[in-house]
Amino acid sequence: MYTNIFATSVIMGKAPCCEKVGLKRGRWTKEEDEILTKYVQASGEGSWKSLPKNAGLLRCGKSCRLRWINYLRGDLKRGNISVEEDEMIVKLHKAFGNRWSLIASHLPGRTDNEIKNYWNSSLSRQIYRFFTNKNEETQTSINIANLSNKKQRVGRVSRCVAKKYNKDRVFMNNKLPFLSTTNKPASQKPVDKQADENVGVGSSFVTENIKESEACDNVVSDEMKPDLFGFQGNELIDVDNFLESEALDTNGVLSIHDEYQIEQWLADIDVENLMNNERNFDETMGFRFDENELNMEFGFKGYNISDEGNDMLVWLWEGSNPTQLEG
DNA sequence: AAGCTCATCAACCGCAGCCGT
DNA sequence: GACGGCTGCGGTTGATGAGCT
Repeated sequence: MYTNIFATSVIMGKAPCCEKVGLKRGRWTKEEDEILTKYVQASGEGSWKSLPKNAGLLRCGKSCRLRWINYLRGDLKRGNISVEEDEMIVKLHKAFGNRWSLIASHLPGRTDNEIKNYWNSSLSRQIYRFFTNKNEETQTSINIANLSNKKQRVGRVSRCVAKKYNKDRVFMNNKLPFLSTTNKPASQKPVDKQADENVGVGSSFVTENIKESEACDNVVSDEMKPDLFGFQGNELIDVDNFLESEALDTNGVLSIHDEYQIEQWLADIDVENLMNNERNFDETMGFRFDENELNMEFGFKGYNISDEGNDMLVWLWEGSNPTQLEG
């Protein structure tokens, strides 16, 4: 029931991040929830460090804060994410990336943890399925409205499998440029701060950010000539969002690669700029990479929007012999 | 029916920023 | 400016239960 963290940490050679001797971990009991709720209701939020002692809880302050924010807070909305919320999450993620707290601040009753979990499980899996399901010729788009909550066994490879795969994995496509020495993506804190500040004065930043992003998408759409390429609407989702956690192999098929290396690679080649750059636009082929980029052996051909509405499709080519656009 | 696999969610951890001294 | 404590955030892990074979 009680875990001796201190002893465990000593064995593992790492000191605990804070004083945890004798503190309880794991799932919260009803009794603990009641104690925490009553205390916060009486004394207010904050002072998390001293809260456990004052409230008589054998928990660390961080754990109390997390429990309150993610579960006990009165204004939380329980239950499944609605279609509207789903679409909002996609939009906000497009604008902010993995700024879960920022995204959550625009979804009343939802927590950053909840949204993060939802994104990491449901949405990214659906996107992965879309890309990998290449045998279904009729499938041309992702329909956000169809991203249901029903449990399905197919889809994204589980963490444990991915771990096994990645553990001893050598990056197969050795032509990928800029294999970073660090696996961590660059910090985006300055943007975060700016977003926080702007959101604080009327939540206009998110709207503007989305507008700006959509405006950019519309430019791309116009250039792609709707009649020829079937462009329609402006509900595009960033390529980065599709690829941030998965990658393509040399056949244009999604495979498991190191997430951070893919992110680093995408950041380096600046996919979005390539797509808005005239030199990479070809009347026949749509957007393309230059010669050096083609040597990467895979890339994006362009966007295409289905006739069904707010969907998107990313065309791919392989090697130096791009396939023709279809549809 | 049993064992296995995997999705989901709650919770933990480390880090960075903020703020007071 | 340096330092230390507190807080919040994002990444990650682990428990649990549902679905599949």
